[in-house]
Amino acid sequence: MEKGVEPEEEGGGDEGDTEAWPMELADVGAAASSQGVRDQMLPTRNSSSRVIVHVDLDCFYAQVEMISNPELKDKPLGVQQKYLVVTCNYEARKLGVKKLMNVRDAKEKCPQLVLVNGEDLTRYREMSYKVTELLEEFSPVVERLGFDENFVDLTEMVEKRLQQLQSDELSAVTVSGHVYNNQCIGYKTAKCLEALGINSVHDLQTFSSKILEKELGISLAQRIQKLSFGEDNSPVIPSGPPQSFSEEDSFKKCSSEVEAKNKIEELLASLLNRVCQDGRKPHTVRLIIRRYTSEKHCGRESRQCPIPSHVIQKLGTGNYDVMTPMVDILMKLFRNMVNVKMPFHLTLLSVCFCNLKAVNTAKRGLIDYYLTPSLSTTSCSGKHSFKMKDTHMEDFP
DNA sequence: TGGGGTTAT
DNA sequence: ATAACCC
Repeated sequence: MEKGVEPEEEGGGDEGDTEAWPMELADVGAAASSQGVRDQMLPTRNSSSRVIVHVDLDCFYAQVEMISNPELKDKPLGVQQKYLVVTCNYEARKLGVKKLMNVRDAKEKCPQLVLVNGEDLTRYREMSYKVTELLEEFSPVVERLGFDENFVDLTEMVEKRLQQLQSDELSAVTVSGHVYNNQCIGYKTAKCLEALGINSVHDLQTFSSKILEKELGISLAQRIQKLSFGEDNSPVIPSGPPQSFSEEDSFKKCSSEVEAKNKIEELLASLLNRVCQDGRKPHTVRLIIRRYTSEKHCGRESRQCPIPSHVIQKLGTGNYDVMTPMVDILMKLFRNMVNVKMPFHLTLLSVCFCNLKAVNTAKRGLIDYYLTPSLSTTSCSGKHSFKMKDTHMEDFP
């Protein structure tokens, strides 16, 4: 721990991830938000030196699959979502398979490729939080980025260790830092900078701050310009529990209300189980759609509304009573967005629970507790959990 | 291009 | 509610 700044978690040797300087312009955009570049990359003047570990798991989904089925370990393995290979193991990479490759192309490159379906993220999500929890044992200050990256602020821990060392041992300690080779697609920002004639990190370093602030807004401008000098003082913000839960499904075509309702019920059933296990209660629901269009970059639309309090009460009790009112709410949101009297063509549906609030047990007295039947009689685990087709209201007390 | 997430406006 | 960003 005294030396390296970037331990690989699990996953074996990676491609050299530490290409230092100069950064490509596109990387700056990514870094601006990802905070992939921290203050360790260059000797900076103003940053108190911190020790921040970036744990970036490679081909995470593939590794989860190999753990749950060791027979896959020595085979080229891809994780498939719809017709995409979203990630793959090293065996597959050796044979030419890339992330986000078409299943067709991947099979063509590598006919022996074994594919597992990774559309259900449940196990990946669970493993992801196990990793975060493990890191939180070192320091509670862990920031998640996606399912497979974590930033850990170890400054305090390191300072404590250093204090314990004798002075002769201390002189032997060296600390070195890295720059991360971030992927491209801070897409919009990069396009903006390009339009301003900024094509390299040096261009960005020397560009007028005032003009940049006018073009990009003061916040983004100052951030990326600092980044261009290798300064990133942004704190590691502990992520804590998630702010939202969502489930989505994409498809070629959904063009009837009944179809949509069925999909929504499916998404909802999974979500209710997740909410149940979390323990907190969402106070807002959102429905998101994507309409078929020849090509519009990121055309999603959404409608949201507060969840009525009587529905919130029943949430998380493993009780089917919530299914019907929630579907009703979601279908109202649906009809608010989609004129069902006209032909329509959707390619994605997503349901999101957000505005999560802790259930305040202190505020809720014992009497209240016992007067809410669902609270003391049912739970979300085991046989009461949601199944779609074959359970009816009568099954529950 | 999937199936998620976050923050800012 | 949307848009941008991240993986």
